[in-house]
Amino acid sequence: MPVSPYNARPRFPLNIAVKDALRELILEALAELRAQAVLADTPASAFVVERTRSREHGDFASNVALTLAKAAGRKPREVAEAIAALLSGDARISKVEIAGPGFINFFLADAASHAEIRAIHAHGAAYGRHETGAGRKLQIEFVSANPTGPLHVGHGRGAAVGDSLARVLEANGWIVTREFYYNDAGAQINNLALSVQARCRGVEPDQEGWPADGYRGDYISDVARDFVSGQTVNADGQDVVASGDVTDLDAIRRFAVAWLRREQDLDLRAFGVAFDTYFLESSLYDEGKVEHTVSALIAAGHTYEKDGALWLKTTDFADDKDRVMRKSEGGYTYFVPDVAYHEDKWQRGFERVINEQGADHHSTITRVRAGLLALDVGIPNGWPEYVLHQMVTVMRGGEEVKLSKRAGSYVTLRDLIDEVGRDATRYFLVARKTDSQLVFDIDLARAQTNDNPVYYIQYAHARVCSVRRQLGERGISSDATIGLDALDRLDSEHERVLMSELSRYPEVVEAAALNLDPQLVAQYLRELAGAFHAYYNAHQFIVDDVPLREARLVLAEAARQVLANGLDLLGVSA
RNA sequence: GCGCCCGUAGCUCAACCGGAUAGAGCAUCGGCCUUCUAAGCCGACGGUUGCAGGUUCGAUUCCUGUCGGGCGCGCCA
Repeated sequence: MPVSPYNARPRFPLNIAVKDALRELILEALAELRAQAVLADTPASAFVVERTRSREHGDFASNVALTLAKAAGRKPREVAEAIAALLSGDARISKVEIAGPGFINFFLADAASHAEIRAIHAHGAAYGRHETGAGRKLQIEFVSANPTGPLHVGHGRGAAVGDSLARVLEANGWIVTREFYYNDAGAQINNLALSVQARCRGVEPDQEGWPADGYRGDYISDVARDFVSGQTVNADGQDVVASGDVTDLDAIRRFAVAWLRREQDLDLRAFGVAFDTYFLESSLYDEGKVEHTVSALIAAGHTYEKDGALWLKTTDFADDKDRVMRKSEGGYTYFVPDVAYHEDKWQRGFERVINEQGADHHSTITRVRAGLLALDVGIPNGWPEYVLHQMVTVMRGGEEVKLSKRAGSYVTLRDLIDEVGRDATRYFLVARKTDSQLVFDIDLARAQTNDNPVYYIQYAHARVCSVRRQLGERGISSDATIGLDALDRLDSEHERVLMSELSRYPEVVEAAALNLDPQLVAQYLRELAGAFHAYYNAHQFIVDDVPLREARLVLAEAARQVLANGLDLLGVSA
């Protein structure tokens, strides 16, 4: 039941080996019980098999008995007993218990954990990757900042979330295209050109001749200086040479856009984010796609003329009022090229399109989807999907930071990268649910201490590397095959907990894609690092007992591998 | 006024899309370095999940109302 339009996301089936196996076992038991008339006439129930919260409840639990008890007219625990009695025989299960109101708890055999450790060893960087999307095309559009100024922290959140999401979806088998959309055709670009022109003439904000809504940041002066001195800038592979002619507003506009695109691109590169395609709004006009979309909407019969304007009847598609497409003065409103843009995405063959945007764009969702439905070309409702992130506020020394010298009225992404580093910035911006407002605490992100979860995770990785270095320094050779054959020596509680955490990773990767929520990965890594630190503190790795030593090294290496794999999904270095 | 998001420990956040005793980190207090990185570990303290109803075996989760914070409601882009 969708709560809001953009939450109505398609669901894709889970493909998790152990969970599936347990589910199958339960379904077989249910069939058997129905055959015996124990559960006569009970409907197929929507039960789940899920990870337990607490170790004492085993590894997985199912609520199947609770969901069936009423229809069966029996107590939940009785139903659970009947099902559990039929669940023996799978080598991966060591124990089945009935607990609480009627949960069936599964305790996995050690062999199941050992198989997972071997899988990590065998697959390395590929461990945890799935084929869920299996080669289907998906596009994610994110950042899409106007080329009128440096990227701000909100763009940074979009960049961190969008890129991590792209990585997570790739890990689930989707062929992902990262796209950046430039609004380079509107009034704000003209405003940019006027601002640069004013600076070229030595006019400063609030002085005579400064444009009404001019951009006031210091960077405008930089652009003006480079334009006047005839510099060349390269944006997206194309050189733009400044003419230096201050009267040529068109030349100033082209130069300023290229200049800012280059600056934004450098910021994104410093952030570890790269795009596959850059799409210019102006190209929609140049190539006649806007006109095409307008005629298509008219032909589909969802438009009408009123007050000298052309309207789209978006109320036919769940909007609360109709929207103007062509203003009475003749120009198109913003959402028309937006619809044309998304029709273009559809024609490019993306089965899924995800738009990662600031929550202030919320109102466009209904309009864009309405426009696409009105085209009547087979675009399904709910396409494209949206991930919206809420605002970011930046704190330093307990006070909100609102200004940067360079941009004037906002804190830039570059400010954060320079001050706290790429890793901490990416982690902090992605480690929270996107629909909550985010407080970015610069002091915390700067801290290279245990306060800082980034370093906590990276430190766990570093400790494994340190153990390996110690081995070398002590002249001890290591043979993983010995360890892989001796995994049954890992019988401490710390080791069982760590192995259990490690085996969760593929589920986390899948859940993050399913929910379009990379924050799940960040949270998981903190928990995994915690399990590793606890283990590290309680046990020696380099012991004289060779099989035990090798087994522990294999486990430590598995932890290192999964930490590295997970951090990679966040774009954070290990 | 209408729409969307959020409200959980003193602070910053989780809770696997209805499950078991609501969990972490920081802060506070108390322990652990002659040993692979103490950037760490172990323990204690800390909760009427904003409030009031409802749905049901079970609600932080779903529904209704209400209070508080944020965003958006143009023939702007």
